Amino acid sequence: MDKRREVQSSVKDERLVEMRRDQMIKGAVSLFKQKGFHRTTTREIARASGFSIGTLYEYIRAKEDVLYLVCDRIYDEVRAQLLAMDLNAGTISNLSIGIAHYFKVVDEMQDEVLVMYQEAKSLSKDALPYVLKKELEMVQMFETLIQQCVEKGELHMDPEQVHLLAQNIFVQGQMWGFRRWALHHAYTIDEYIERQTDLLLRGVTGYKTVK
Amino acid sequence: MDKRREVQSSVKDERLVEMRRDQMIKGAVSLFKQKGFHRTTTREIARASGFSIGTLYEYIRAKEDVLYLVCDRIYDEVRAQLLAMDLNAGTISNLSIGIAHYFKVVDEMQDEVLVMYQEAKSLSKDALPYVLKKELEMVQMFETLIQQCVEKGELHMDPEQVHLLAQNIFVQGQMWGFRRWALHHAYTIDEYIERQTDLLLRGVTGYKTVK
Amino acid sequence: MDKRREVQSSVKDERLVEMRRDQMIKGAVSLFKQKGFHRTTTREIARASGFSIGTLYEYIRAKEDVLYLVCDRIYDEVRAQLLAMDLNAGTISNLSIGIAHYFKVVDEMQDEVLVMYQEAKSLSKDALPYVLKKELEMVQMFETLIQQCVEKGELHMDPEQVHLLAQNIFVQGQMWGFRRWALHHAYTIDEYIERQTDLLLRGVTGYKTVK
Amino acid sequence: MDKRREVQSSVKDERLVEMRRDQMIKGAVSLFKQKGFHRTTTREIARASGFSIGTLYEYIRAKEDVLYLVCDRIYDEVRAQLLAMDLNAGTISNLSIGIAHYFKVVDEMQDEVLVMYQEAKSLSKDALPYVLKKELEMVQMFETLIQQCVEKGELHMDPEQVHLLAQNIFVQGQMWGFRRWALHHAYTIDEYIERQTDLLLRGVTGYKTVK
DNA sequence: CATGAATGAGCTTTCATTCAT
DNA sequence: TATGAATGAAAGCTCATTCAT
Repeated sequence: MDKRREVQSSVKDERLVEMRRDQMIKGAVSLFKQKGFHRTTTREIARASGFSIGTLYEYIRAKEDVLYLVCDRIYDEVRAQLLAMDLNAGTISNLSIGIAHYFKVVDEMQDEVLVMYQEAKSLSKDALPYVLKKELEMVQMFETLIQQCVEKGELHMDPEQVHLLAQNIFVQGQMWGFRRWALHHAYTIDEYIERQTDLLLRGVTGYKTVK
Repeated sequence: MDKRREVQSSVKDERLVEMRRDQMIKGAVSLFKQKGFHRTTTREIARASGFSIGTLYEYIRAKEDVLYLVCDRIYDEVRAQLLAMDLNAGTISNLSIGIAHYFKVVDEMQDEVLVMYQEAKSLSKDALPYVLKKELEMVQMFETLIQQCVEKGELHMDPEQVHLLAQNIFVQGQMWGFRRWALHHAYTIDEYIERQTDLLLRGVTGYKTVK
Repeated sequence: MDKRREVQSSVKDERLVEMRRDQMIKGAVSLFKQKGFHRTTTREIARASGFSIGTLYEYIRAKEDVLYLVCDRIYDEVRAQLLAMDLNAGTISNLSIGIAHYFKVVDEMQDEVLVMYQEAKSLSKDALPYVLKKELEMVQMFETLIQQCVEKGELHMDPEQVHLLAQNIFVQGQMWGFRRWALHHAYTIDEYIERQTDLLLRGVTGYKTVK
Repeated sequence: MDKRREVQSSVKDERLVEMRRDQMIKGAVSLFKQKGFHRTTTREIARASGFSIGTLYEYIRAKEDVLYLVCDRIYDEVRAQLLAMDLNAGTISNLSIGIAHYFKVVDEMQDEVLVMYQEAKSLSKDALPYVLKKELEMVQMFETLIQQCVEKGELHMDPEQVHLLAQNIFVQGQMWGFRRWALHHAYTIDEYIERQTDLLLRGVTGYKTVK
């Protein structure tokens, strides 16, 4: 189920590996955010992680592994936050709570989401599918949420529209991160949530545009 | 109006500069598409452009200039295509024609749009604003289109929603390029246009969901 | 007599040192055979020896010590095998038995001989003489064997020729190892022995060319 | 016929390539002689060649190419010197002149021969055959020389012995290089030639051991 | 004694950029 | 204007060696 691409480490102690990778991901995110993956050197990653270049390479095999670990971790965290919602009622109200929650998560993890969003494409053909699979899972959460509304008769949509709507929601969340320059000066995150929900659910019976 | 960041060239003959840069952009786009900006070398760009590395540097000052020229050009082309629409009527019908047209353009220039979309962030702090400004102009075209519908009473939205809707349309167009892996196997471009327009204009009086 | 260059070890228990070094030499020979001294890492040597890198360094001071131990050991083994012959009669027949025996030994220890032959030059200026001294001793065995034939009147040679002949025999033994690619497809070891003995002893009174 | 493994160069000018490679080979030989291939760095090779590390890599693709070029060149030079002899008469006298000539060549190119002899094994599986093929050609020159004596009735040997004798001669030439430590203090090159020829041709009718 | 995580000097290689021709 | 040989800073990565546990 949780088929994860293993990143080889020559260190045996699992706890240590976990700890070092935490440091590494933390350091790397802050660097990738500033200068992108390609302009960040392995030495910088090592320094930002608090250990030497030699030690860095005890925990990864190649620079790209850092990127994979970063992307993998970010998805896991975002997903964990979403799963914590546990919304099943299948009401419009629950759907909009779900959207709001997701947008909040994206807002809180802005840097991470931005990094992942912009750098994931630099992953090798080998690692990319693992990350895309996780993304798909998240989109599917929204799909389920919407589908339940359809089943309860609160929304009228065919499956294709449900699928596309889920993707739109997902992308609009990321958008808050990758189009900061165009959005953040115009809206607070709460305003953004309100407006987008408004546009997404316009014309839905029983949904009231917030005045 | 057309405040363009000049890329310095040591060659004086304007015609020649134009011609060489055309070659350069053409070559670079196809390379960036394959391997991204950072993994493409200046030698490769020169070769793909049909001249030597020395000549390449007669027309640019640094590698980044190529990226800027590429982004700049792509925006210009997309914008030119949009301007060619010349829609002013301010009806819902015209708006959806505008959206369809933009999506078609994005579909036709998929590679270019993807390149620009993914690599623009590698532009220096210096060049980025010029590109973002062009993007803004394009968003504003949609804003105008929507605003006209509002003014004619065909749509009911406050200015903030208009602004956001315009951005959503713009991003959904790019989405067709940057989420190919998730969209192209599910929809043709025409289906995508139909579905997205559907979702964007749901609940708009007088708009009929396509059966 | 057996002036051996001591390789420092921080472990005091002599038995243990002996045992560990046996493991180490065995592991190292098989690695050096495959990839040569320089391309073999200390970690690989440790792993092939059945202990950790830390432990390896309890029994040596530097990587080069491993090479020295390997070379030293191989010479000792070859020499032990030669000494086991115990030929003193001073007849041509005995000489050719000696040659045949040496060639057989070289054949059986092909890998080891090849390793030592190819890698000994990587020994430091410090260690080399000890290995060369052992080599000299082996050459001298042949010298003695030949000299005895001369003394018994079975061979007519001046001392210089005796010395050179001994070296030729020695090198022709190694040749079976280091020129496998040119020899092994043309001769079996027995044929090689026969032919070489033939060439070495041509024209010696009382020596009959086989066949 | 002269199937040579091409070493890729990004420099087009053939004359320049030739010249730079001459410098490179010269510099590399002197370094390899002192410290061996593995202990010599590419920067050292560049410096010894009189150009920068960047320039070095304009003329090779990888460090190993330098080794290949060195080996290839040395064989070519030795072979050229041997071919210059042009001995066809098929007399014992000519054979021994040939041997003497070869030994002299080896003596003059001692460093080069030693380098090639000790480092050739570090060539990749890819390049090795090309070098071995050249070696084989040189052995065959001696084979031909001997064979002609056999055909003229000056020597009595079967083909297998001819083949082996040729190899022995070849190896004994190299031996003068790789066993300096054991030979040079005992003989001058002329003495070495005399003694070895003596041993090689003992018992050959009409051949007089030099007193 | 044994372990293996940590270190960092140093390696090979790349590539944007320059400049003499 | 056009060329491409030359440059060297800087990158990713390795590995012999140490030392706290």
